[in-house]
Amino acid sequence: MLLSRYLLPVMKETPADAQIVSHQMMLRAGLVRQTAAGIYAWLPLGLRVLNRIASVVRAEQDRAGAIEMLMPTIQSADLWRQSGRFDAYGPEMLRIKDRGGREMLYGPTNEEMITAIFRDCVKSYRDLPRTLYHIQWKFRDEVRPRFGVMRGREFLMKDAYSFDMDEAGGRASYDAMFTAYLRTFAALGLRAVPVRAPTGPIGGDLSHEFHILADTGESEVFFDSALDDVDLGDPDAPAKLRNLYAMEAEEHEKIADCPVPAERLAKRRGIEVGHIFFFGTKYSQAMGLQVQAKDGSQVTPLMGSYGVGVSRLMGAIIEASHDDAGIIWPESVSPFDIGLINLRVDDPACAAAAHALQAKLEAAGRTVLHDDRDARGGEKFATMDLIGLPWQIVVGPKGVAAGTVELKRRSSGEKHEASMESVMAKLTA
RNA sequence: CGGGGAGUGGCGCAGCCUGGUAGCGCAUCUGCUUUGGGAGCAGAGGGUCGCAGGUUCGAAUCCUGUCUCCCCGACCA
Repeated sequence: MLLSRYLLPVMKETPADAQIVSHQMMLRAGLVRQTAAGIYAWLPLGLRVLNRIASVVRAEQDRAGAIEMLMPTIQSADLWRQSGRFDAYGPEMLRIKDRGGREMLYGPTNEEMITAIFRDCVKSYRDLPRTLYHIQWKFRDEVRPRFGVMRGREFLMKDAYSFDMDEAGGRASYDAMFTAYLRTFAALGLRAVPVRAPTGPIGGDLSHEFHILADTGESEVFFDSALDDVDLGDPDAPAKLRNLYAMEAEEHEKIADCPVPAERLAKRRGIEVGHIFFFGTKYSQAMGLQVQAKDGSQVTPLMGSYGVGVSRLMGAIIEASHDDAGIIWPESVSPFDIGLINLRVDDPACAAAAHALQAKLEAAGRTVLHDDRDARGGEKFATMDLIGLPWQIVVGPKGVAAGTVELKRRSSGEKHEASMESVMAKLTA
């Protein structure tokens, strides 16, 4: 991709409305544009990141055996009356009427809809267990949107729903998602702490929130510092993590005797990026979902639901990975693999070398943002650092004369001169 | 929803108190000089000052209403 033909409105100055670093950088790096309180347009570069985050989430859902589908954003109020939530949900739900005066809503979540669909499609125990998910826009009319996409009103969310014949099956479905979540956040370059969440009337340990630790997090988390030592590559990691203490401040304070010795109790701020819970027959019962069991009886399936804030993750990733110059994308979500800077667009040798490198890298399957603008070096370096692509290749007249380019690693800042061939080899390995 | 703040060109701001027909920096466009970490000089374009009423010879400025956005707190992927 040639930057001269792209849309990348970077800003040198920080917009006054943005308070936290991820919001500031998303605006400055030309990823998003606010269109109303808590509602954002995704500019080309931001959309690429959003799609890549969704891809990582999708890959781990698929690996865990969940099945992708897509439900609409607009739902009928009737559906929500079946569960009783149309009246219970409160002003957070955006209610609208169609031309016929029918009550509709912009979905804040999809339990009712998936339960109704499953109810109408599935009649036999043979079709269970199943876990279905979709990645779709949601709307919650937050009292106070803030922190950019971290607490927007419109947001992209992956929500999955499991259906099982019995408690043991439900627990297995839950465990599979728990593991999938650990893998997902690790693949995004994040370390997430699973925090036990209140389960309401069901009890047990079947609800967890996943928090990314960051000073700008909205919640306060207490946890056993032994969590830091758990190797996520270890197959027993999920079990180990679930046995270690971790609670949100509000819950922690209710506990008389904390099971963690004071010297091991860590307190950090966290960004909630995922929440999973098992709620049994709450919706299946209300919506009349029943399947016939092997013995001919009618059974009400047990359900769980599993959310990941896809758009929120973009903010969380930036909070966790940036420096003074800008964003540092993990390779798994970076909008492009490589930023290619031509320092002298007017120099035929430089232009030829830069275009050749771009072509070769793209032919090898790497995505490249080639800064071929007629601008000075300093501006190009600053732009590249701001948008945070993992690798930068700098093509300049001195290097080209000597047959070399400069390769820079964004995360460490280290750079060195190397032949074009060796840079190609390194980046396409 | 309570408390506070702000709306002036794409971004950051000044002007408002003490009304006289809009200004600065960045960005943008043109030309020349430059070219390895956000260049210099010269010139140019772009704003019904959130909106609606009112006061006045005259309103960005004063008055009233209204909309929007931001911050702090209580609530949430």
